[in-house]
Amino acid sequence: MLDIRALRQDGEALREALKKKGYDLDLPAFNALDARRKDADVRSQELQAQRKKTSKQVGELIKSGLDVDAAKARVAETLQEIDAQLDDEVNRAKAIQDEIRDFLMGVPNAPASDVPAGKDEDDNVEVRQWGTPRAFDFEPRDHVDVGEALAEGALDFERASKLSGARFAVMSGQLARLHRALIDFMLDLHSGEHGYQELYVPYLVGPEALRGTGQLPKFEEDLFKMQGERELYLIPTAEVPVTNLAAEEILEAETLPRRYVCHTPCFRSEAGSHGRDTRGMIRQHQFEKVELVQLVRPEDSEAALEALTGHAEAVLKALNLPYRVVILCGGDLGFSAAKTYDIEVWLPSQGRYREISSCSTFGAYQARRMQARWRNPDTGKPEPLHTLNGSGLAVGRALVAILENYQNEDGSVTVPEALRPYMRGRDCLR
RNA sequence: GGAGGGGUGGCUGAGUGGCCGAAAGCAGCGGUCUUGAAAACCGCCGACGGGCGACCGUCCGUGGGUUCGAAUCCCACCCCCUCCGCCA
Repeated sequence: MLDIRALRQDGEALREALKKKGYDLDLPAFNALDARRKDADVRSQELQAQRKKTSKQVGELIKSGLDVDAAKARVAETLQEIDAQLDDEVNRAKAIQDEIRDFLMGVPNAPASDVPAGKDEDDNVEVRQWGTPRAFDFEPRDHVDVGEALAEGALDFERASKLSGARFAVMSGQLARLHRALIDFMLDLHSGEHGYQELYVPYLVGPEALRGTGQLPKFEEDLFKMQGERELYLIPTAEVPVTNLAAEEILEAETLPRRYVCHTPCFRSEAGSHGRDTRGMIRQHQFEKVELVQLVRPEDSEAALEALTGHAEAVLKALNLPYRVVILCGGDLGFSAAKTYDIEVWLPSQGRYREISSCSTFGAYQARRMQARWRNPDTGKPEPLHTLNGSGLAVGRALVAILENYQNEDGSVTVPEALRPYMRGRDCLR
């Protein structure tokens, strides 16, 4: 949620900033709404104050010796006059406040000033590259061919679709093991080397949490919703439960920054991406991800984004997978994000880099939505903190990258050295 | 699923109809003392919204109700805890 005060004082600047995101902020509508709210607030508050004062008089009259009925009679007329308007005014004020809240919840975060202009992913700007794509002396196969050719039918989409339809995978044997090794390796790296605390969290969350991080109310169609009396959704990312840990809390300054690492499955309906990446496990309804989340003081969030992105990159470096980092242009930025770096890993079968991590700062936007605050020692007041997160990394796509980049001409796949301790020393899948 | 107990400020916890936005303690902030710190003592200290301000309003799990007046009484719902049953 944008800061309503900023919207009042400098709405034009925010409108300008949001243009970069391709969003047209209806400032006149907001201003009109806000003016109506102020009017309704003032009226209802006056009436409430009057009523309160009048009620108090009854108690005082009784105390001064009047009997109860006489005291009540004394104020009855005044109360009637007030009551004639009070309910209507209060309800009107509430309704307008709800309207403002709904309006604000639908407005995306403003991009940071250094976000490049642009319409879609073609306008993203490369920041750096790491590693050199391997030169193959044979024609590299894609991960589906590599995986399916391994012993034990290690990668199996057909039987997955028998169970659950398209966009699911079954893995078995050493490939399932490698998949799990990746998770363990990433968790160990971030908790051991980068100062993140490991978390285990629910995979089902209520709508409040999803509103907090920004998936709701606008993107319900991207989510899987449970059937049943309780309103629960499968999480699309660990960002949702982990960031919302701070919801409605006031954190003491010395407990910041908080760095959390959390492995969860992620569930996405992929509504609207029919036909995209239909082959293989690039785009699945269910995938594992190791997520990094940081809660920081506002003045630290810029540096934290650079650090967090570096932590995600460290995984690829350790696995010796070539990648590049791009900064998303305004048009490609997510709803809640102020600034995002995507990390893209090299996929030989596609001859290009594909997203494997997305590292974002949300500024105070999510914190305001979920009322996650910290106590600023300078002011003594609770203020919204800043939230960040990034994949470190998407496990399924990391597995894809390994299968493709580490494949050998004979169909085997070399196990990256960093993962061998997690594979009981095994150095090759066949 | 059955029985019982409970949700109050950053935290702990008192409060069963007006004097309660709410005791007390902890934490925090300011001060005295001290070379400095600790301890001790004194003072301040809930959140949110509105107003330049004096102030005003809302908030005691949520939503209704009773009442001139509700943290306090009634109803429904949500959540937590204990015991029993069932179960991974």
